[in-house]
Amino acid sequence: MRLTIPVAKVLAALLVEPEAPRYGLDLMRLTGLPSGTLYPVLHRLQDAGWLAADWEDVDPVAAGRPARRYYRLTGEGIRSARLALAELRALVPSERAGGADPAGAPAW
Amino acid sequence: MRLTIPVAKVLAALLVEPEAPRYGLDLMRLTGLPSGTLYPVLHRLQDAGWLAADWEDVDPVAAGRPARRYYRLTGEGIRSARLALAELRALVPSERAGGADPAGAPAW
DNA sequence: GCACACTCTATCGGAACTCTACATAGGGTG
DNA sequence: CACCCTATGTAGAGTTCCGATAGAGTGTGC
Repeated sequence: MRLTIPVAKVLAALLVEPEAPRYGLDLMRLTGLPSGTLYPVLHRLQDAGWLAADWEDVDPVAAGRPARRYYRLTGEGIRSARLALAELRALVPSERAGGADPAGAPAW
Repeated sequence: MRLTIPVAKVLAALLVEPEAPRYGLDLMRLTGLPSGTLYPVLHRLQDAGWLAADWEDVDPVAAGRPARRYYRLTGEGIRSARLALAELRALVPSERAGGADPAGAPAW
């Protein structure tokens, strides 16, 4: 599972409340991703076993809208997503102060 | 200029000491990127005007190695890079505690 | 009854990006 | 001369992104 920025956005959105399932349009709004990016990401995450999907059990007429497909992180998905985001976080050091760094560049 | 993870790595490495120029092999070590990824990124950053490049003025025979090509962020590059990394940082919320988030999911 | 907007999910296809090889070239070493 | 090291870079296959498009159902206006 390759960690890209759109993937990270999806994982971050799903990790806000890991137990709560989200549907596509909801994730589009949360992440700002267009559907042509989001759905392929969701499918890749499913293939990787990080995500499970189920159709909402609702009568479209009664609900007044099409049924939603709900996505939720699997147990493995939650663990992996946390690791992946931690990795990303490590990548972007929270910068200290402005101008020129006096001397030693640590870590790196 | 599209912000991808390799691009972010390069920017982060260059921002450690924004005034200090870096050369390719140096950046490969700092970022862990292979040359086939790094050099295209550097060229794109130059096209975008974020980066300037100059050949090291050295005699290869005297130095005992090939001349290096030094890359440094332009003024605009420094500003843009900081913004870009801030954007990435905002994407990855510094997680608080484990399990289930009690209630409201803020921000997002 | 029909055009239109809205909510949903989803695919297509070309452009953009990544990354494993490979290419190039000079220096030093055995 | 074969081989490794420092350097920069390209080639090409594969992967990913995203604007456009599709399709289906509901509701609304006229």
